[in-house]
Amino acid sequence: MPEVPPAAPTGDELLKVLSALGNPHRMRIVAALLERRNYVSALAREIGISRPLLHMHLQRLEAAGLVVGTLELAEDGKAMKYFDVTPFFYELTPRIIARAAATLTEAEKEEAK
Amino acid sequence: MPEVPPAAPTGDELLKVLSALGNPHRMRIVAALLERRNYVSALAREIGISRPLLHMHLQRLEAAGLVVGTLELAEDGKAMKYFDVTPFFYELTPRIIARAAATLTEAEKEEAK
DNA sequence: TGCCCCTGTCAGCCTTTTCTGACAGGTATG
DNA sequence: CATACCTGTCAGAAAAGGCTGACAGGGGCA
Repeated sequence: MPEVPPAAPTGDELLKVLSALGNPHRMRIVAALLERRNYVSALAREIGISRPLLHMHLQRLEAAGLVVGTLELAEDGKAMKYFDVTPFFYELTPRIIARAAATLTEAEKEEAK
Repeated sequence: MPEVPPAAPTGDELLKVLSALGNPHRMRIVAALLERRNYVSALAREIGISRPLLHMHLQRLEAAGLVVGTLELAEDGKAMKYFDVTPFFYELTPRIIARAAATLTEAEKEEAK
C-alpha cells in the first residue's frame, strides 16, 4: 500500500514541493541522499556548502515532505541527524496545476491555531 | 505522436519548469489559460494583477516552455498577443530529480555561443 | 485631433531568499 | 583541560524576485 499522493495535491502542498525542488542545491541534496542517507555535517562536506546553509535547505525540503530527518544517537553517544528521501511522486500537467491553483490559500498569514 | 517529454528532462530544463510553476500567480495563470486562451491585457484584468507584472510572469512561463505566445492581428488591425498552455507532462520522483541534478549546468554564466 | 485599447520596456522600491561567520550546547578522546 | 566532531540558531550582508508607475509606439474610431 503505497503512501504516495494519488493524484490531487492541494495548491499549497504542490506549491511547497515545487518551490522546494526548484533550486539547484536542493536537487543535488535529494540526489545525494538518494544514494545514501547521511547526516548534516557529512552531507555539507560532500556537497561543498556550509553547514548552516545546508541546514536551511534541508528544512525547506522537510517542510515540503520530500525528506525526513531523524536524530539518532551513535554508539559513542554523539547525536547525529540523519536524513532520508521520502518516496514522493508528483505528476505535472496543465490540468493538475489548474486543480491545485483553485485550492490555493494565498492571503492570510495564518496565525489562527 | 505526443510531443511531451518522455521521462528524462535535463537538470536545467526541469529547474526552469519547477521554479516557474512554484509561484501562486503563475499557477493561476496556467489555470486561467487552460480554460481559454487569452491576450495579455484581458488576462491581467481577469486575474487582477498589473500588466507589466503579468508580462514578467508570462515570460518566465514561456521560457520554461509551459505556455506559448503568438502575436495575432485582430480584424480591426490591433496587435494582440495570445497565450496558450502547452500540453506539458513531468513526473517528479526522487530518482528523476537525481538524474536531473546530475546534468545541472550551474556555474558558468554562459556567454559562449 | 483626441480618446481608447493594444503592445512593449525601464527605473526604482520592497520583500524574500540565499549565504556566511560567529556563537552556544552536547559528548567523547588525547 | 584542550581538541574534535556533532547539533542548533542568529544577525547581517548579498543576490534574486516580485511589483508599480510612467513612458513610448501602434492602430481604430468619433
